[in-house]
Amino acid sequence: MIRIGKLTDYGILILTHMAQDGERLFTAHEVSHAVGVPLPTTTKLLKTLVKGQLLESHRGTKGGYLLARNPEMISMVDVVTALEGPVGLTDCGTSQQPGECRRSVSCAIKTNWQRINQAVHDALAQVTLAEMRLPAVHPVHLPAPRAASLRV
Amino acid sequence: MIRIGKLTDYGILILTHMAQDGERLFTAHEVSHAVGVPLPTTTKLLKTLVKGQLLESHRGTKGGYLLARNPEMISMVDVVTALEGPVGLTDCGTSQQPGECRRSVSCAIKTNWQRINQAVHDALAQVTLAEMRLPAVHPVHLPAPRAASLRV
DNA sequence: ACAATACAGTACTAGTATAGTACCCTTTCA
DNA sequence: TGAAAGGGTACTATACTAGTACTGTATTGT
Repeated sequence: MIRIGKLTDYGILILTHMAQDGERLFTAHEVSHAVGVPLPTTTKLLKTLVKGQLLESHRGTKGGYLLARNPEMISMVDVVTALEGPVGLTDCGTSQQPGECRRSVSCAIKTNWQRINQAVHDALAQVTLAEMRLPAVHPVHLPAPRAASLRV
Repeated sequence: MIRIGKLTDYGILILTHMAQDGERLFTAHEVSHAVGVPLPTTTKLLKTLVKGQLLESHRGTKGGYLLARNPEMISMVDVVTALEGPVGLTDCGTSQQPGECRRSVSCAIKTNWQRINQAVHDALAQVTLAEMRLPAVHPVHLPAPRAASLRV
C-alpha cells in the first residue's frame, strides 16, 4: 500500500482543526488536546508547519499558532510537501542527482514514473484544507479523476 | 515523500524484463541475474506475483515463470496492489473495518481522502506494463491493443 | 523408480526509517 | 522579572521493510 506517514495524517488533522477558525491563535497545548495527539509530537509538527510556511507563530505569553493564509489557499500538496518533502512515488521523479539510475532498464521506466508522480501531485493539489472539512456529500469538484492529469 | 517500497520497484523491473518476451518461461535464477536483484529476494517477489495472479508458474525441471496475461493488460495498480496491498495514501480509504476512525474530525475528512486515493488509483491504472518499457521520448503510443490475442 | 531441477511456503534476522521524547534556549507580556 | 509560550536540536525506541534460510512439493528426463 502506498501511504503517507502517521505524522502527516496528524498534521492534516491539526490544520483541519485550526481551519475551523482561521483567524484565531491556537496554543500548542490547545491543539494537542483538541486533536488527541501528544503534546511533544504536536509541537514538533507545528514547528515543521511553520517552516513550511503553512502556519505563523507568535511567541510570548499570549502566543500561539495560526494559519498563514486562508484554508482555501492551502492544498494537500502543500501539507504533504511540508511534512514529507517533495511528493512522489519513487525517487526517480524527485531526486536531483544525475547518477541515480544505475540499471539501464529502470531508466527506460523513468519518465513514466514521472507522469504518474505528476498525476498524484495534481490529485493532491486539487483538494484544499477548506474542502477537507466539508461534509461527505458536498461534491468537491475533483475533475473526474482520470487521464486529465496524465497528458499522454 | 509518498513512496512505494523498494520491493515493488524491483517487482516492476522484473515484470518489465519478462514483458520483453511475454510468451517465454523465465527461471527465477535467470530473472535474478538479468535484473540484478539477489536470488532469494527475486524468488520471494515472483511468488508474491503469482499469488497476485500477474504471473503463472510451472514446476519441475523445465519450470519457470511467465506473464499471466499480455503486458498491455497489466497495469501499475495491479502490480502495486499485488505487492503492497490496496492502493491508497491512508488507511482511511482502504480499510474495511467500520470502527476505524476514532476521531470525529478525521471522519469528516474521510471521503475526501477516498477521492484522492481514487485519483491516485486511476493514475496508476493508466500505465500498463507494455508502456513502461517504451523508450522515454516516444509519447507512449500503444500499437492498438490486439484484443485478438487476449487470453483472459 | 530415482535424481536433478525448479517452484511453494514459512519462519527468522537485520537494518533502517519513522515516531515519539527530552532538554535547553529565546521571546513576550503582565 | 518570572511565567507562559514557541524554537531548536539531539536522542531513544519501536515498527516496518528488506533480505535470508530452510524445508517441502511438483515435474521431467534417464
